[in-house]
Amino acid sequence: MATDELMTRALETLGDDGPLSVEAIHRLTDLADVPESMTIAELADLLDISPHTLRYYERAGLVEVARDGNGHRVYDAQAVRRLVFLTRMRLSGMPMRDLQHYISLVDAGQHTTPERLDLLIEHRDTIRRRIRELTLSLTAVEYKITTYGGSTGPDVQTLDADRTALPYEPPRRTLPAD
Amino acid sequence: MATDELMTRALETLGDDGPLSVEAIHRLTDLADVPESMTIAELADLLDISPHTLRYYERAGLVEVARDGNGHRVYDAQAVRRLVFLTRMRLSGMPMRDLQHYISLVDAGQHTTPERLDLLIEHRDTIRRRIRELTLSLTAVEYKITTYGGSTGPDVQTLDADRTALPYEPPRRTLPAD
DNA sequence: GTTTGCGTTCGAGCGCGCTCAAAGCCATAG
DNA sequence: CTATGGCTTTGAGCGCGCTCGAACGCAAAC
Repeated sequence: MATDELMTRALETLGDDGPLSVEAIHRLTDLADVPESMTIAELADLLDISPHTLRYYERAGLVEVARDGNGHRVYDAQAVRRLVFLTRMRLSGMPMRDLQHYISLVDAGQHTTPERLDLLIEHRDTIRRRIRELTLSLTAVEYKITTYGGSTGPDVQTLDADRTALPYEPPRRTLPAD
Repeated sequence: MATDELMTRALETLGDDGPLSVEAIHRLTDLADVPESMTIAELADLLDISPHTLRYYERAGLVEVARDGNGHRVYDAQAVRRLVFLTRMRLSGMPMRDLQHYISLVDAGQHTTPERLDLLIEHRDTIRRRIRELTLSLTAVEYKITTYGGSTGPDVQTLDADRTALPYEPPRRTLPAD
């Protein structure tokens, strides 16, 4: 049931741009049907990052990757799952050093789970803050876009009333020539 | 009426952390009661950035600032308003070069407003995309946090049902040791 | 009259996260 | 047989957005 809620929320959030959202939800939930092993190119493709970046992550100590007979990287399912997680976290803005810290905890063993949880919670809060910031910025930009129409065209009538709702505002100087 | 809606949305979004949101809404709307002129320290304080950064923006051509008898910067109301706008855009992730482009349009005169509008709309869409991304990441992190409780303590019972909802998942390998 | 503090300019430096160049190995295709 | 393509390693380079250091100017405080 909670998974349905999860899906519902994700779907609600995405709304528009159909195909991309489907793929995103897949990535969100399909930790299960990960291939046995992958080449660097395949994984880079899956994660939508460059092979360069994958090697960089490995150098940074975020994951250990085995080699085949030719010295080529072979990403097993566990490595893939970890990298899915890592890229997801990167995408949400977690800095490299935090990921390094987190991974060091993972590698330190089961007893570090409380601390890992703390890190996740902290990051969750960071994401929430960022979303709030962005939502506020979005509102500001949308407002600006709306009022901008007034200076270029005649397609503003609902907003004249609004402007009077702002304190001390002379009609057209609210958003000056910028 | 639309302004009320604006406010409502902003307030809804913020919800928690009271004082910060109040200040934020102020910044969102209080373009009006900007001081006649400000020193660099005052403005830095207002914008919550460093004087260094203000000088940097000036060097980057984003704003021209007059000097007083001592060669000290004097930010007039227009400069302040522009910098409020600029920092807001920076905060929402608009890159410097886009701002430089935008400002160049502003300085080019009234006839560039359509193009400016395009930039704003593009940026609005970027913000929306980013919010969607972050919301998705947030969902993933929240999900992970919830399931994590299961591996450290006994406080997971609602989620066992969920796990079966994921395809092919052996009970505890959904989110392996990370 | 010197010290303190805030400002100035110019150029360099930095932290982050990649991104790439060079030189080389191996396998398959033509 | 050689050419092409994909991988390897190492170390360097880069784009971004600041951030800082150095050397100096001016003004009010002690």
